[in-house]
Amino acid sequence: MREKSIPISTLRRLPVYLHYLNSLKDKVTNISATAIAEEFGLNDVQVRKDLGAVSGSGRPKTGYSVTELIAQLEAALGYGIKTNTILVGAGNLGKALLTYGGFADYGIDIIAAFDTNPALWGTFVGGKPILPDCDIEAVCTDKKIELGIITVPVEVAQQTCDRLVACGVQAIWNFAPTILRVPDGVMVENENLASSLAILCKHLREASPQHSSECS
Amino acid sequence: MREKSIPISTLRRLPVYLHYLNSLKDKVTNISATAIAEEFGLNDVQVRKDLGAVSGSGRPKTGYSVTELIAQLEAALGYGIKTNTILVGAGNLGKALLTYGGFADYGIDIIAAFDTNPALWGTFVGGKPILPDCDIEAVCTDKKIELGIITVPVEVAQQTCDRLVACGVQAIWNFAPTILRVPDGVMVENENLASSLAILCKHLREASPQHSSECS
DNA sequence: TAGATTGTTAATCGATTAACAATC
DNA sequence: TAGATTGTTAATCGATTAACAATC
Repeated sequence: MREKSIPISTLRRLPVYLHYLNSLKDKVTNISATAIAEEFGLNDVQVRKDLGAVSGSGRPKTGYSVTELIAQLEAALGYGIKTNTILVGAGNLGKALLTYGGFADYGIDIIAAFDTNPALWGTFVGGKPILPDCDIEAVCTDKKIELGIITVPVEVAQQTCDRLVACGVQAIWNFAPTILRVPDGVMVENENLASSLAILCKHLREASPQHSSECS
Repeated sequence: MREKSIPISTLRRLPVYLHYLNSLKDKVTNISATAIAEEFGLNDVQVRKDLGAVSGSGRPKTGYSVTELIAQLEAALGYGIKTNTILVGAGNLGKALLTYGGFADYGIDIIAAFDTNPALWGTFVGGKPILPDCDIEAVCTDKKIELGIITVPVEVAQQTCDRLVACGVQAIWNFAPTILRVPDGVMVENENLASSLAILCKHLREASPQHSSECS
């Protein structure tokens, strides 16, 4: 039996629901999809479909058990499963991600970071060692790295990606502002800050005529 | 006489094309949509439509003039127009963005950062002053801030957003892992790292080597 | 003319939303 | 029974892809 596969758009919302449910769990025992939709300004059918993809245990009139739903969301998202990870490119952004640390909550275990700058070799950022980039292959193979975080300059992003993929890395989190080519079976998630800014600035330029200044 | 509005999915790719064209401009004078598509592993019709949304000056057999296309992309993306910006929440991620600095290229001028922590008040990160968060309203109004970057903890993200919107901020770049409610006319771009990780980890768990037999 | 390339119109696909039936 | 809520089926919408005509 194949599991029903969860649409990507749904998957993006699940961590948001999960966080909200955790904040509720000491206060209420049940919650409706309608109430969750209200909280985030979403369509209620959308929330119901999202929850239906992981739960199926909602009950008419009462809604979902908060604790049960939390357990189901955590299972669906694979929380508690450790993912061996490396980061390549210890510039400002790379160092920030190493320092940030919030990823541990999601099972991300950053084994090491890599950089071409010898001045960084052997130093630690956020408790993670920075190693020479020529060691990437050895570490990936040895530690069975599954996820690679790319924070190198855009010019070398594709070749960095190729190296990781060649070592068996199946998922790439790309912060370089480019589109990476990868073989089938490898997933790339882009965090393209330039693209995000382009959209926001465009919005400001074209939708910006004066507005009603209503405040509460 | 409204300008043809550019689809968001297209807008996300334009900065990628622009960067590529800039890397080419000293080497070639013309380029085809097909060649760009090849470079990034995209469908050629998609690239042609994307370029058509900003250019319309492609010519059969020759393609597009690189310099002309660069100028048209920069105009469409509003490069060179300064966008007054503030950042709220000078934790690790906020500080990283302040230090990163790459945004200046896109016209983003971060006037100041804000935090609730008095120990940070009056300090500078990446050349930007960190001010008490109670000054947000004064600065937004005074400096006509258009874009707000939210890097506060998720628990206070919505109220931070509300404050910025109340001061006339029309575009929000949200790094908190939640969905923000905003009035019509305000755009939110989410950089939800938790969601990105969820997708990547899910891929690793279900696309693993052995595939179960298909269901009926 | 032949071939490469553009741009447009139509088909497909996935995500969102609306309508509605089922259930407690 | 009445009302709230679930879950499903159908309609809509936007983005991608395919087919094709136009052009240099």
